[in-house]
Amino acid sequence: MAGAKIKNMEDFAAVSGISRPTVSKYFNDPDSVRKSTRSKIEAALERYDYRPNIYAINQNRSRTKNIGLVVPNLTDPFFAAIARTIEELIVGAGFNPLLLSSHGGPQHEVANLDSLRAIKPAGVLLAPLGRASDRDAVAVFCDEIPVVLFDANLDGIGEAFYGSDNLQSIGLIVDYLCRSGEAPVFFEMENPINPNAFRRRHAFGHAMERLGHTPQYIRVKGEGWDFEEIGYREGYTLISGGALPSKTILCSNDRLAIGLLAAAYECGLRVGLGAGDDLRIAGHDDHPFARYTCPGLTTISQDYGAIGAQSVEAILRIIETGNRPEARATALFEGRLVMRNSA
Amino acid sequence: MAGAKIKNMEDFAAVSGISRPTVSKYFNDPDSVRKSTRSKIEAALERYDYRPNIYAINQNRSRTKNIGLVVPNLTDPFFAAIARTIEELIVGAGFNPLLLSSHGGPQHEVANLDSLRAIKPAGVLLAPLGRASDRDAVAVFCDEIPVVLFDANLDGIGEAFYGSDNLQSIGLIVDYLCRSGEAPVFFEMENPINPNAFRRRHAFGHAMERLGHTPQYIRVKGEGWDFEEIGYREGYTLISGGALPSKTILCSNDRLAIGLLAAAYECGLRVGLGAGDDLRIAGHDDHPFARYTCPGLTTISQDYGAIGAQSVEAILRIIETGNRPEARATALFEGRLVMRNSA
DNA sequence: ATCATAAATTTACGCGCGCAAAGTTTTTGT
DNA sequence: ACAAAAACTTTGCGCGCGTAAATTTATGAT
Repeated sequence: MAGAKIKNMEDFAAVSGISRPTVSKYFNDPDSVRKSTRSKIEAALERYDYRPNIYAINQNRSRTKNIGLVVPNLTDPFFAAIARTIEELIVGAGFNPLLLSSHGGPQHEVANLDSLRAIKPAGVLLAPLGRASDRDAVAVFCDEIPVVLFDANLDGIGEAFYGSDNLQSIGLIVDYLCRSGEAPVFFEMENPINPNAFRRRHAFGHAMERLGHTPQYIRVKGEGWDFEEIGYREGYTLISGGALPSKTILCSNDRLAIGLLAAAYECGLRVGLGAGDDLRIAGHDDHPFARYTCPGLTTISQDYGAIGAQSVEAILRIIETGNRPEARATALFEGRLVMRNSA
Repeated sequence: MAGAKIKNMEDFAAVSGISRPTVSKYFNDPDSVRKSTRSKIEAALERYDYRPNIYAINQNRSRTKNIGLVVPNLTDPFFAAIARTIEELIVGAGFNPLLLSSHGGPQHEVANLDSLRAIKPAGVLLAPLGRASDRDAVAVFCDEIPVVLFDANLDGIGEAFYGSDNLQSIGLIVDYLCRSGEAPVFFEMENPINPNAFRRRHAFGHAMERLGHTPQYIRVKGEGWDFEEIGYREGYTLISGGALPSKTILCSNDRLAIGLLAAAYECGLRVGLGAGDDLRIAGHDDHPFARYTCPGLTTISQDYGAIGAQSVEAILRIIETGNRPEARATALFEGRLVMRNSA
């Protein structure tokens, strides 16, 4: 603009008529300077486009303004949606989110933690892989940097955990299914990677027994995170082999259900809650695509608005007070039944 | 470990018995030092866990090792998958990827560019929003930092563009649809945001005329990026109103098709290529969920392996040679027909 | 107008590393 | 064995900013 090139804060301080330390103070907190000087600085800011060098800032500041955000798998729209929600909360709080995906692999997860270490974040929000996680590596990391876990818990690790109340949510949908027809069997993976899967398994057993039924399980083989594929493949085998033990199936998560729905369709089974339908299928999570399956998937919607908000609030409190809580906080949020046409 | 705490490169140089500048050289390129000194450093690296401070590094280095990666919408699994592919290529090349999503909004897009500016990346891979993009803002950014566009083009902006050959791919699927049955109508949004949508529209017209048909279009209303919802809502209205002009529908993209499939299902129409089926629906992109629709969606698979590889290669070449190409490179990659049961 | 207080300024140091220049040692090729 | 080349060491500056201490100036209530 006005000829002079602003290369650093010193230059900028000169053209704004304020001393550099005060300008520095302004950038760290615009409200910490007198109104008259603030307007002087902001006037200069409009004439010259200067921005403090992030690297120089972070080199000298003990705590950066970065908050790491690690999700198990960004390819899963469910996590993409949570990440988006949380990212916005972080930005809104004046921090800088750093989104990383573990791509379903523990080696990626520790690599992410390593990347974060280099960035010296003020705090980290971590949705761990769960059982696949390198527990020790995560624990060491949490020792160095304040971490709040969400979605999946690792007992005793991190300052807090916020997730869904699987006991409540599975109870809710089991109640509904039993009330509206035949009791469900539980469709899940033999060796799930996610701790929520185990909680849901137990919650299912609990809910069924409460209603006087003996819980039945379909445990399918399959590795990794390709849940739709597993649900489809194993579902197809079961259906075409006439091996389905029930006409009502509750899937451990929506992605399995989506695969199972595809298998049912391909086998010519009509899924739905009508009299003429062959099969009822329900899921859990309210996956972004659950509205567009055929038929729409009856499922449980997790309150990840609350989970995200609570997680962000927790990490911000730790960052701002500067001391970690003595007691590890935990809260589980209730799910909501979303009724569509599949069950 | 061995008592002494390593706080910086100087300390580390001391315990490894090598001078600091040489250690610095090692960290910038391990192969640039003699094998004997490298093994000395690596021996020390195992005893003490030292890592150079990223902020100090980047403050002094003229070009950082960061590469920005901006996609229009991470909630879309299609872009999540591309991003993952590209991320890995960047890491493999020894650079540090920085993934940002524009969340479908131009204000987020410019905010992302602003964030990147602060990070002073060596280069940026940008999949712009397209018509919604703030063209001037992007152009200014490309002036400051080398940018390679992918997926969606902005004419004349950036050092290069790599994307799909919509003329070829739409031609391919139109050929297939005409060969195997009734000629398709083109289902699209009235005012698409993505430039690819326009190319596909024209490609459709071109392909149809080549085959001696007059192209017909269904142009539905709808704003934003909620394509499934738009496809569903408008599809439902059309089908239930008996207003479908053809039994064969080619959607401008898979997400519209997914919504349309749900609408068809709900209206009781059987989608498929069999004699008893009511409707054929095809899409474009080979969305990760296209395999699990009911029935599986016949579509075009974009070669985003090639697009990603080419884009990364281009930005790396610019970074490593240090000078931008005089001519703007462009390449379009061919799509592949993926036949499933919907058409 | 006076004075206590809050805010800005000056001065100065340090963060951890990149990088360049000049001198020294080691390796390489004949 | 020797010269040339390559690699290393020492020295020292600079990056852009945070931050602390001491001093000066502005504020606003009495």
